[in-house]
Amino acid sequence: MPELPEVETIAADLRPHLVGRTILRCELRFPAIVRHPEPEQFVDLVAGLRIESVKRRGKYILIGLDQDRVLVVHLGMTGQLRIVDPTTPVAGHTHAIFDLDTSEGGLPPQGDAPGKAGSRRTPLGKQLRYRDPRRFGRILLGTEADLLLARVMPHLGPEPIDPDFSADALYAALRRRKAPLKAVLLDQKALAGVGNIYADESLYRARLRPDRVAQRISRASAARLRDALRESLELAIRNRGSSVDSYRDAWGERGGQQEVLQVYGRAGEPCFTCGRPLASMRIAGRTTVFCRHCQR
DNA sequence: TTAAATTCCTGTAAGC
DNA sequence: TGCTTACAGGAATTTA
Repeated sequence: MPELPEVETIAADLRPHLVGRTILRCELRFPAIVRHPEPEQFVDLVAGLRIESVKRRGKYILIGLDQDRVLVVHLGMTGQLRIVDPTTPVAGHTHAIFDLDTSEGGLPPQGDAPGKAGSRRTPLGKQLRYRDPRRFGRILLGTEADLLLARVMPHLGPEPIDPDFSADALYAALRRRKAPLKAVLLDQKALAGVGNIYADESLYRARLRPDRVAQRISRASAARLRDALRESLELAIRNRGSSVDSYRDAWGERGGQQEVLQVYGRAGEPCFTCGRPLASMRIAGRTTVFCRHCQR
């Protein structure tokens, strides 16, 4: 499932192939995947806009367009964004297809001139396709302010890999909450980008029990957790993310981080530190794996 | 106000 | 072998 490292990988892969191109048209095969504005309006508005940037914020991919608009994509559980040749057969569960102009060509592959129906110029540009079997993902379009105002995008917390994200900031965030430590890590308004995999991995690395009440964490523990979050996430980015489920990068390739995960998905298997079997419990509705001996 | 439970959705795997 | 059932979970929404 795409979390911060997976989304970062996809955004970095897409960036050089999207920036400078213009979205010629959009086909929605499953219109409900667009949550803002109405799907009909969405396809009208997005056509003709030029891509100026590709960024990540939390688990969101922000595709900056001209006229201050942002095309926002959240991959949910099983969302995939890929750049493909238009002749590639459309995979099942493909919900949106964006036709992009070819940056070399000059002339767009499909003109607006009437009376020229069916005349497809070559070379064709590429297509950006959104596929999402479980349909937990979403696509939005608007200015950032509009999207926050419309409450289709939350006010996200700080980025855990931001150099300015301090131990004190994390400590202050934890002090405000009586929920279990892990529940706070998963809360995107407290901290942006952490999901089930990296919450478990970071807590293991920081040697902290996931069910500890966040409020009762010491400043020293918070500092350890801040470092653990940063290390877990940056290692995963270097490994191009975890393909534990259906995650694939912009080229359809698997990441490598699943090979080195310490606890996620390893309930009952031996702890790499002490050798005792890893425990499992449910916190905030999520399966949580940890070591009773190494995490206190 | 905060926290927990519920809901959405389908592919996968376990169980009979 | 083939069917049914449970499970996976991000985040909006609802309930407590």
